[in-house]
Amino acid sequence: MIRINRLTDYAVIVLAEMLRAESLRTVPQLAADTSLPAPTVAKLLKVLAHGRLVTSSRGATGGYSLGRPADAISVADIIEAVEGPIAITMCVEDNDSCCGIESLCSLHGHWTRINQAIRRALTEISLTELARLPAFDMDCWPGPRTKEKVEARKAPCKTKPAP
Amino acid sequence: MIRINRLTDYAVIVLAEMLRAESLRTVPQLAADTSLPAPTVAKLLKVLAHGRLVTSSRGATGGYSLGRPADAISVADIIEAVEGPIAITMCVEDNDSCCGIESLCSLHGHWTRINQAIRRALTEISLTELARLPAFDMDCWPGPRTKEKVEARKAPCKTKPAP
DNA sequence: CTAAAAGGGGACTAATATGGTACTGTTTAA
DNA sequence: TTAAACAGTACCATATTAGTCCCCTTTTAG
Repeated sequence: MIRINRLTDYAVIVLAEMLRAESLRTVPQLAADTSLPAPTVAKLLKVLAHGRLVTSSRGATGGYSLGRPADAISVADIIEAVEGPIAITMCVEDNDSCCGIESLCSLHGHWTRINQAIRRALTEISLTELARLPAFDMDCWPGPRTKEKVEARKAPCKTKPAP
Repeated sequence: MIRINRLTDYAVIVLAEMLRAESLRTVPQLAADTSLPAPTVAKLLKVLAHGRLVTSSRGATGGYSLGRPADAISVADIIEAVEGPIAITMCVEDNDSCCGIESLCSLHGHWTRINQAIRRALTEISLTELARLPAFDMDCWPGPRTKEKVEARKAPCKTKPAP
């Protein structure tokens, strides 16, 4: 599967929550409203602030708010902020230090076309559209993956016979 | 980044090679012609055969050949054969055993739209188009990642100061 | 009929990447 | 000046990946 990081998903959740009540929100607030662990939300917002998707106010009454109108935030923006440039990186990954000549590597050429197609698709979907969907169903959303939960879930569900 | 498995990239390489000289090819042949490790090529072809992208002939004069015209093989087909269904799996991953009710989970809803957009983009690119590009530049292509190579590459390139 | 060549199908293991956490500043309002 | 909130970095456990190896079945050549 093509997979997007869990963190990127979290980013969408947090941003959607920020859109729902547009005001200055603190990390503890957002963590509570999204049921995500506060440290993770904090880490995420730092990255999003770097990418200018949210703006931060420091100090005792500080917090975060959306950096621009939700219409101007695309899924591509979110993904790029959290995970870096959208690319199905293959041999390219090692090249930044070694061979680095992208234009010569036809292998890379294969995928740039595909990348462009994907990127276009992602650019056309805005945060507004995502947030338009109903609120998360917390009964379904399993929440963050912590040690205890993973352990707890192993027993009742996965009925693998022990080898 | 959105990332595709390295194996999927290998699959494209192998399939392109098979297209270039359409005939019955053995695993050792293909491995040699693509500079990929033979066990990996073998593993890959088994999976591709499962997905009906290649057909296999057994026995002493056996080998593999393309299962259908290259025009009828899309990037989406290749990815699905190697990595399973195209999906940006999020909370859904755990659900097959536990909560499993996709239609209720709006989180899932967020991404199905995106999945569809990506899938469409991938379906429109065929193996023929990929293979039309020039042959791989072997000087650039770093080859498979083996212990020795990884070790060897550490020294001259990454100039991290040892901590 | 036998042996060798080739695919089929797992299982195992090392390396990597990810996600989660903690700790230590720095800024700013009360 | 103190507390609350963001900033930055570094760390560890775990999950996933890719690569390899093993034994089995099928099929053809001799």
